[in-house]
Amino acid sequence: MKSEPNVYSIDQLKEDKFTPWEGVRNYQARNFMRDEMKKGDLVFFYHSNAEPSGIVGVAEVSREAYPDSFQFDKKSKYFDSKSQRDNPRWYLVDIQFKKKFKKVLSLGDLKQIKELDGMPLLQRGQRLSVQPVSETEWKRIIEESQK
DNA sequence: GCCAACGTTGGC
DNA sequence: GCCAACGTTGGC
Repeated sequence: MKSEPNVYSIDQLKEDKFTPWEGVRNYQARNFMRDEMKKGDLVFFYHSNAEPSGIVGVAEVSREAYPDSFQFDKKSKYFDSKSQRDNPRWYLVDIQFKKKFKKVLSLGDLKQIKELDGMPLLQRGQRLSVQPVSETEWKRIIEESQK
């Protein structure tokens, strides 16, 4: 899951203990949260638009998908006039802090690792804020984070 | 259903 | 700040 650290950082998550992942307004990203992410699943926390951008730690899904209440809040920038209460369009999950890596695994670092070539995160032009990680990619990245 | 215009993301 | 990539909107 990606976040700009000046908007919401891993340090903030550590302080908050957990957070609702509000404001996702992309259908593909929503589908991952709504249909794929189960309680207890682990998540990489990625800082985008950062110095450097990269994976900064691990979080865990602490609550499965439920409607994002901001879609009904007229004052919110996440308000969606086309979404109805009895048929909400946008869902989110809660994630809780697990750990922060000792060192950021920057995009550059990740691109050096052959086994990660196929990762959606590293494909050109990808912008999805919530995306899947395979078991092998996960293990390889954890291994790298412990170096 | 096509596609141009426009807005957003995010690396650099 | 630039700009490529890509999603969404809306006219036709």
